[in-house]
Amino acid sequence: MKLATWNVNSLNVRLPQMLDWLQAQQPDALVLQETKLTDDKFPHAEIAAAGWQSVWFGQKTYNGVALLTRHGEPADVVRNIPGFDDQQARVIAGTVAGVRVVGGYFPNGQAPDSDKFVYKMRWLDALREWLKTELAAHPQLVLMGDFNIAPEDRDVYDPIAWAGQIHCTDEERTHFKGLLGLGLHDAFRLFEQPPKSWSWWDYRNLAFRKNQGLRIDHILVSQALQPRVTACTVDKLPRKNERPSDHAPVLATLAD
DNA sequence: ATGACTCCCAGTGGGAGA
Repeated sequence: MKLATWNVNSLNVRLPQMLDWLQAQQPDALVLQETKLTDDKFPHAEIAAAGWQSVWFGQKTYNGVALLTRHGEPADVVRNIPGFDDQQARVIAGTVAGVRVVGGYFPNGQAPDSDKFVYKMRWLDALREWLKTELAAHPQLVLMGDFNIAPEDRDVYDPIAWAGQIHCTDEERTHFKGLLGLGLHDAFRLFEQPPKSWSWWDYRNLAFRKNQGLRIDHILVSQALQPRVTACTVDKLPRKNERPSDHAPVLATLAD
């Protein structure tokens, strides 16, 4: 089973290359972030014609998430964090082939002294509380998406410059460790990886060409799922497209 | 460098992203 997450930074712009990528990679489940589409504009028919079912949850201009599956509609679909009043479309979850898939577009946070950072902390608190019950109900669970957190200094191209900056603060990293504390494992770090592996590169300043990026898109697997994980990689190829998203997809493979 | 690029909604500029 192949699982993937991709922040497409506008599905309207990225739809053709996402369809190409689906064809090439054949994921069983793909979660998308930053679709930036209201629900009436979601291109489910085009995606269905390519062979994937979708469930989606969006809003105008910002955010927006979706879950695409290869073999049938996901079951028990949840949109956003139950009990957490949120105006922003950031979470979609569903059960796919016995695996609970939770896709998230975590808040950016903008700056550590901003209101948006306060919202990010509240959102992370709510996510962790909800995941406790999700894990109890679904031991085979994967949490994946754009976390907007670089968990460690080795996930940052210039940790000195980024020290204390958004995505790298102690508070955000403590929250990431809190998710691991639920029994989740960072699939990427289950394997030996090339140094300077990132999932996001700034559009500006030739950052991709210079490989100046952050690893902020993650796939976390539950204790029960961890023994099944055989690989986890970042696919940099779509970032080389003429008109790329600033994020690359991250993939994990599970044994059947 | 309060930048750089891209996307969106707007409407010849500004917010947000990370």
